[in-house]
Amino acid sequence: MKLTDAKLQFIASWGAFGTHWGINRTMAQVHALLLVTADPLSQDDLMEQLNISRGNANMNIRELIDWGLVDRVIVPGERKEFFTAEKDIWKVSRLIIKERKKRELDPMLKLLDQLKEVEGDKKDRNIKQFVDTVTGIKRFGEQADKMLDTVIRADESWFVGSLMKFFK
Amino acid sequence: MKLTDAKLQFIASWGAFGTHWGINRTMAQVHALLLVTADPLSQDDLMEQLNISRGNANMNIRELIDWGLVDRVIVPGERKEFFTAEKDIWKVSRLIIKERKKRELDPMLKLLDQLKEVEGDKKDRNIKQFVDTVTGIKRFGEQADKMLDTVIRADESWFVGSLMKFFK
DNA sequence: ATAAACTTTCAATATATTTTGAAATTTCAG
DNA sequence: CTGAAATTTCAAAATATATTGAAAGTTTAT
Repeated sequence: MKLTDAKLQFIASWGAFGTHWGINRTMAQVHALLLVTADPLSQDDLMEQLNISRGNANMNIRELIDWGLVDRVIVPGERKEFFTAEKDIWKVSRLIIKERKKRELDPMLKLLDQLKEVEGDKKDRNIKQFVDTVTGIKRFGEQADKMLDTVIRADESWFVGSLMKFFK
Repeated sequence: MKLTDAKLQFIASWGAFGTHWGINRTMAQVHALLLVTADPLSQDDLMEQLNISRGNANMNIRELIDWGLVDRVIVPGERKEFFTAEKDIWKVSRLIIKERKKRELDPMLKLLDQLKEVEGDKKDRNIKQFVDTVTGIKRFGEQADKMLDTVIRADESWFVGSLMKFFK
C-alpha cells in the first residue's frame, strides 16, 4: 500500500472510531492527519488535505488545542500558524483520560451524591432499589476515579513495567 | 428529594452521559429506568414513563438485550413480555467493555496491522512518521486489549482486592 | 497609519441521527 | 383454526449535529 492511501485509510477509520467516542468526525480526522505527519501543517494544509472549510478547520483545531492534543508551532519566516500533534500515544491517552474525567466522570459523581439522599422509607422496595443502584454506581465511579488519577500521573515505564504484570 | 424526581434526574443525566459515549439517549434512558426499578417493566410501562413511541421503545430494548444489559422476563399469567436490567454495576461494566472491545478495538487493531506494511523507504521522514505512529498505536492497543480481556474475565473481588491496591 | 495576511465568528445550510406511528407480522388462548 | 393481543418493521418526519463561507476582527510588516 502506498503512503498516500495508507494515510487516507488511517484518517477515515480514526474518524469513524472517534464518532463512537463522542468526538466529531472532523476533529478526529484533523488529529489523525497531524499524528501521521512529521512536519507541522497550516490551517490551509488541513483544509486542502481533508477537504474541509475554513471555519470547520479552525473550530476543530482549536478544540484539539483545548484538549492539549495539538500545539501551535511558530515556523520562522512564516506569517501563518502551524500545528503539530503530540505523537506519544501514552501521553495522548493520558490527556484524553484527564479531559473526559473532568468533563464527565466528576460531574456524574457529584450528581450521584445528591441522588443518594432521596427521601422516604429505606425499607420500601422501590426506594431501596434506587438507593442501592445509585450507591453501587457511586462506589464504582469512585474506584474508577482513583484509578484514572493514578494513570494520569503515571508515565509509560510505570504503566508497562508495574501495572502490566497484572495483565499477563 | 422525592423518589420520582430523583428517578427523573437520574434518567436524564444517564441519558446525557450516554450520548458522550456513542450510545443514543433513549437507549441510555431505558437502561437507567430499568436499573433503578426493582420490578420488571413492560414495553408499555417504558413508553409511558419515558414518553417514547412504541417503535423507539422496541428498538432500544432489543439493542440493550443484544448488549446483554437487559433480559426478557416471563411474568406468570401475563401475555406480554417484561424486561429487567442487570443490576450489578461491575457485571454491567464488564458487559459494556466486552461489547465495545469487540465492536471497536478489535477491528482497529486489525486495520493497524495492515497499515504498518506501507511501501517505500523506511528512512523517508514521512514514511517513518507514519509507521512509527501506527506501530505505537498498535502496541498501545494490544496492551489495552490484554488488560481488558483480564478485566472482562475478572470478578469484583479480584478487581477490588488485587488490582485496586495499585491505585491507592 | 495602512493594508494585506491571517484568524475567528456565526447565521444559514447541509448532513446525520433519532423518533414516530401505522402497517405487517407473529404469538397464543380459546 | 380464529382473532385479539403483542411485537416488529420501516418509510417519513422531526430533531440534533456538523459544516460552510462570507463578514468581522485581529495581527503584523512596512
